[in-house]
Amino acid sequence: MLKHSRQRDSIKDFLMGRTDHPTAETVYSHIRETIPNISLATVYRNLTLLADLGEIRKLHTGEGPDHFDGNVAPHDHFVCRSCGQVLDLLQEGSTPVRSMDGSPFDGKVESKQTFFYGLCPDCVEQRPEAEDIGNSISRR
Amino acid sequence: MLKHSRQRDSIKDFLMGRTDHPTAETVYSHIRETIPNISLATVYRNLTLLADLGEIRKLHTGEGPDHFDGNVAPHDHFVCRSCGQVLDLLQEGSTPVRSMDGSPFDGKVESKQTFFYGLCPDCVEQRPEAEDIGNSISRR
DNA sequence: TTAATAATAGGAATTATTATCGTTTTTATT
DNA sequence: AATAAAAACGATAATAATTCCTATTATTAA
Repeated sequence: MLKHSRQRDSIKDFLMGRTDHPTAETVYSHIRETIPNISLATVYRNLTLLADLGEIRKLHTGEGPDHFDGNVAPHDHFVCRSCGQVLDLLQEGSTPVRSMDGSPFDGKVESKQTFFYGLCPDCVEQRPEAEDIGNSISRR
Repeated sequence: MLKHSRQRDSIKDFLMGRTDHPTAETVYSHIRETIPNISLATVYRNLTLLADLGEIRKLHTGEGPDHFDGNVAPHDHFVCRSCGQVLDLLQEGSTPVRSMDGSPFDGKVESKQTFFYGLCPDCVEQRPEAEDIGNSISRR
């Protein structure tokens, strides 16, 4: 049985109030302003729980730590390899899922995530001829 | 300047010879049969290097460790939450990348990854009424 | 065939996240 | 309101995946 908690409410509210896509660490440092003794483990615990409940989305960007999104409506994301920011994109038109031979995929599809990678509009402007890969944010 | 190495060739050859999507650990244990004293760090180093060169693809599935794909032609992937296997899918029709307001996205898009999650055909057959989420493979 | 430098092996270190566990909160039940 | 059951918590240890470090070896250029 799910019980109420101030910490979880606070985390949920925080995420709903922004359009960027904070990491657990970012959520933690902000919530601490209101609940100074909250634990990082509690932040992770509740972010994962909220994601399992479908109230938020966990984004595995592959670039550093996971990010979290309070907007659960279907949309795609862009990850900037220079500044690391995660931007929302319109979801591209969804076609039926098909195996490599063209036949309909007959597993059970429960969710989908699409990430685009490159340079965000701000960073592309700052270095239009950028050729070098990965020099500002940690790659892994 | 890039120098030749037996280890890197062996890793590349291994990946090109299969259609599944091994993890670094899997690559490591197989290469060890030929080069017994190869280091896991060498495997990671070369997998990352080959991915940066565009010769292979690194897949951030978000479920456990990254996987690697010797097939660099555009296609999507399916990740089974029960058995963990990564399957190839036809890439869904690509439309121009657009921001949330519908305008063309004006960053520089360099790559894209789409993952579908759920139960693969084999696992869906074994438990057709599967309701429970994440009980066999480690979630993170 | 020697000098340079890239790449390696092996292990330590780091990063991100989850598990553990004793304590505190919340909620249902007297 | 008091009590009891069980969720949730905070603090920290543990784990998983990956990267870093350093002395040595292999490759290429001169």
